[in-house]
Amino acid sequence: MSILTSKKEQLSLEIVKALRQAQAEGQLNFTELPDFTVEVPREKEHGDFATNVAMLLSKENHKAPREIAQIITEHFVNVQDWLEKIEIAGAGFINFYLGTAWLYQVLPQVINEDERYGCSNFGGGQRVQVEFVSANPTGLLHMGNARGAALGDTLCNVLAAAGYEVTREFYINDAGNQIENFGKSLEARYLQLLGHDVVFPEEGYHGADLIETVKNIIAEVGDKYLGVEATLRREFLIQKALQEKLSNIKKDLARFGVEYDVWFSEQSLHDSGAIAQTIQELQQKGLVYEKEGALWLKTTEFGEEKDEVLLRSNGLATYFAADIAYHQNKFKRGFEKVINIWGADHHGHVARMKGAMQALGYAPEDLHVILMQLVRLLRGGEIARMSKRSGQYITLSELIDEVGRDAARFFFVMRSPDSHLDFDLDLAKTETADNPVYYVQYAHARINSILLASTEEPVASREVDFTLLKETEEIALIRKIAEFPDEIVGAAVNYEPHHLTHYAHELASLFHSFYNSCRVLTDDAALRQARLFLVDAARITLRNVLLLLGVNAPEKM
RNA sequence: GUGCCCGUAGCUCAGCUGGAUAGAGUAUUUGACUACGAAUCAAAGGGUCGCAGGUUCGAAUCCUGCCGGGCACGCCA
Repeated sequence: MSILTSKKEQLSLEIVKALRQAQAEGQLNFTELPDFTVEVPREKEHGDFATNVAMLLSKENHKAPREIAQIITEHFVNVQDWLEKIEIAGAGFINFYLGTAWLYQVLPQVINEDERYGCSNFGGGQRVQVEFVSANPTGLLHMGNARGAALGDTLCNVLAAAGYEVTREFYINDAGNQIENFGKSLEARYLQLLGHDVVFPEEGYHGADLIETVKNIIAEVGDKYLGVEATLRREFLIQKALQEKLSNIKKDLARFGVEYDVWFSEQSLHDSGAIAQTIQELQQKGLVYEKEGALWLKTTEFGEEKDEVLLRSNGLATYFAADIAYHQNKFKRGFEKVINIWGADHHGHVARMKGAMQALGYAPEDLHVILMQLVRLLRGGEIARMSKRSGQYITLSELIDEVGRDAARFFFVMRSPDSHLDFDLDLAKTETADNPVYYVQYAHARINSILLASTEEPVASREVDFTLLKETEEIALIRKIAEFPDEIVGAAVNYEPHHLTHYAHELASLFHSFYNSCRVLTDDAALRQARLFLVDAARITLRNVLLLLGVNAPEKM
């Protein structure tokens, strides 16, 4: 548990004790303990921690909140040794001042834990599976995929740091209509490249990357599939092309710092009979019926507006049916929490997937879907709409070439998934201080050069007098460092990795302020040692948060 | 028409399980390098939190309605 959390809990216990004592003495009335909070106030003038408990008891007791706060504080006993001051303020807040001694404990802790600093066992090893990107393997990765990759990978890092056991998974959509369409497109390109005048399918994949793929295939097998029966020829081209596309996707994601534990094939669900089995299971529960030659799932029983088709009248399973089988498979593998990161254009799919999970006997809330609003690409101030069909989109690979992995990952995670992301290519291309990632990285590089310039012999932390760190900037920096483990837990439980980019920026900012007002390599040896410890703790924390974001922590820039 | 997301400083966005004077970056203006990296710091101005009601001791945050923008409503995936 972090020092911050333990202080909060300590205060909560004291508050409860005071409440019960006041109740026993007949000064306060409550049937059950109020659900109060102990928080770090936004304004540091409001103390180290504050509670709203008095306001919550106001109504039941027919007393003003400040009056209740007075009663509560009078019942605090034997706290003088660690509580410097209690104050009633504002509308009835109770503010607690703990002094600074407790804060200094965090510095040796950071140095000790080093790359583990910030990690906790909050998740208790709960098994979580995160499925993200899952791009169609028929083309290249676009900005939406890139956002999903940065978001998903960072979320996984955060969850792992918070003590969850995380599995990263990519669902390969290698079945269904778009694969057939893919096959037709490949075949047309194959024939065209070998000098045959064939019409390219209108709904086909027009991207130039497909031509490259087919050229590669021709380089390998030549024209020997010209004479092969069309179904077999398409099948061959599909397998070959999928292989290449997937390997490229893997390569691009790896360049982006994203590595998966599992690549899960949709086709395997068809081949293994898993889909048929899932449908049968739903049938046995009486949730399936036939209409107009198709098989329908009664999703209306789970709050949907209409029922959904599982098996089309041509006998083929829908994407929905395959996805139900896939998600059932996830739960069968023992994941306690299943998280999907989808584009907002899939939002209609969320409720019915949850409904289907409920139908199969799983708790719908164990499936959590993060919807990302779409990425809009700006070029020259104009919105460039991405289109797979036209092939006119910027790929992840190109983005990394242009703006670099660090900037791209930081930018994608910086915004809440709910927010539309305008990615200004021109701006991102300019490597200036406009880019917040440089600001954070600069702090790290700066610390590193201080440590390089120092000729200090290492000393044990117990020999360092941390109480010398009493400047406002020093206390603020320590406080922010102390918040890191709680920051990670907060980002993990709410699935909000974007908080970490803000945290990184704040931490860097506090360091820069400190740097400008406090000289580290001062002649005062005791102060110098204390500050070197502080700076090193800041370095470790900055590096760790950047690591979670998948961003490099450079020693110089 | 129905559903989901968004609307906060000139611009890009945080803050949303209700809490104290609504924050940051950027842009603008003004200061700070003969000491550890000026890719930095310090300071100023900039707001009907889309609008209108409601709940509450207290609302940017919750509820209802409306306005504006995006997305989705297929036996596609």
